[in-house]
Amino acid sequence: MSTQSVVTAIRVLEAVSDNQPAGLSELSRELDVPKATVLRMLRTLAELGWVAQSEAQAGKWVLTNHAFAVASRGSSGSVIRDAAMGPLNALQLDTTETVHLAVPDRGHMLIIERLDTPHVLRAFLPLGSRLPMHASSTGIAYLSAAEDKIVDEYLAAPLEALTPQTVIDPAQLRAMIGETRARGYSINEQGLSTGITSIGVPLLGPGGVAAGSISISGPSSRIVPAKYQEYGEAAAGTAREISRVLGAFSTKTY
Amino acid sequence: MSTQSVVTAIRVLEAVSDNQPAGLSELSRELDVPKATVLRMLRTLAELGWVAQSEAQAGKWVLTNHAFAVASRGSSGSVIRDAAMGPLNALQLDTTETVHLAVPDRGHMLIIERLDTPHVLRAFLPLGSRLPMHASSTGIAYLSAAEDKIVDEYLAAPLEALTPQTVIDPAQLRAMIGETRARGYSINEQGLSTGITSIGVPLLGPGGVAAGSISISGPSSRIVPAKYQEYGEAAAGTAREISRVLGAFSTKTY
DNA sequence: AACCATTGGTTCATCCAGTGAACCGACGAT
DNA sequence: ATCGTCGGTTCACTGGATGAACCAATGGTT
Repeated sequence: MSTQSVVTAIRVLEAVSDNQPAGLSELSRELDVPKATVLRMLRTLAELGWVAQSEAQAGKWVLTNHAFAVASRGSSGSVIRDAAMGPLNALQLDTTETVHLAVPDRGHMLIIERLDTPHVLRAFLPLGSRLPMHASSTGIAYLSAAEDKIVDEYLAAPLEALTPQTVIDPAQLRAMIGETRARGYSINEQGLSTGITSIGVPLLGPGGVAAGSISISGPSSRIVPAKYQEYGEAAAGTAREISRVLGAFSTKTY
Repeated sequence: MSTQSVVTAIRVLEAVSDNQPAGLSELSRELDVPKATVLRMLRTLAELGWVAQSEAQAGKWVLTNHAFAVASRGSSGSVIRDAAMGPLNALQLDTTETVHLAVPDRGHMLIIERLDTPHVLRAFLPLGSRLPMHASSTGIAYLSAAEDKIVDEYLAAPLEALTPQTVIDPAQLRAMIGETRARGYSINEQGLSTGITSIGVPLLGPGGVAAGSISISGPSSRIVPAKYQEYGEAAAGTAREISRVLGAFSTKTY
């Protein structure tokens, strides 16, 4: 609508992020924007310190960590994180397994924090990982608390399987979401990564709106069915605490 | 120089990031850009999903976590992280203290990864934290391996004290950097946060250029002087391993 | 209760910054 | 020797970006 050069610049930025190290022609083709324009954007973004020419491969462009630094202070990021870190820390100490804090972003769950297990056998996700909602316990947990519209839209899009165990059938996913709602926590057995099981619980923000989720993850050899209930309830208690701080149960409405 | 609307947009974005929830007039004043322009930028960025109106306070603008998602895939971020995680994991298990991975960003150290201690008494930094170089072991470690020009420039700017123990005297900091260079690791006793001591070691990238640093941190009650050498040498070994993977010692030059 | 200084947000004539087709030299594969 | 691709450059044209002046609304002072 307006400021189209800014739109182009951001599109270039996102394309670079997706194609890491990205070539000029490649970007031009993908975005359907003339090379000259793409290059101008890249140069401008480079001046600002958001992208740089790859040192390994000249002519290839990559994001800088300055981009990361600026964006780290994401709003819901820090608000939720501030509320979550204390309770999450306690949960990690209780369970001794890795716990994750995730927020939704365009059909994915974005991992914004992690507290890890002391066990030698560790399975964790890098900060900033984006997980498909249907393939993660955090995603199913989030969907279980989200508005129907969000669930419908998500399930309408084609779903990808990450492992042989990933559930991609919408009907089956709806059933899982229902179970999660009833039980209070979601269970993902190797749907994200083979050998990893995880338990998720949604977080609610002001007005009871789904704001994100937390999870307990570990090797399937350690997170066995006999522990599901214990971990699920522990996580649910932690989530309630965080949601309260976020104002989920506040009566004040303004 | 060119594409100034893009420059303005990014400046607006960074200003929002710094002022979290930021008002229109406030941004306009700070950036010295007319309100109309700032607003147009905000609207455009909002369309793209990078900023949004705060739900709590109408008219205030905040970053979304989409911004975070895009920027998380920072180049040096993942290259360094990939190289570092294995050795860092081993270091954490060896020492049982919290270890951090940090990269430089405009006078700060940016924490891009963390592995936690199993101890109940924990001291950790949120991922994405930005620490002043002079107040962190990672910062001093980085500076000890950086080019003189970088050190000179950093020390020329005014330095802020975060605790009563923070060293802000340039001469003293130079001495610390020298010691770090000689010894192989830096020590920060409560300069960042009261009660926290940490040991840092620089990481070298291709061509031996300082690329970041790692650190071991914990409560000053546990990280006592008697352990400095042990931890320092352990971290130095880990750093050497990571630097090798990054190509610091490669003879190939292209 | 009139006043003033803010706030977020809007309008629109002016003009310069952004656009993109066509171009270049370099490299690799055939 | 030829082709296709790469990253990068040029430049005339024009439509998108600019910013001073303008609202209406809020809240603190007197």
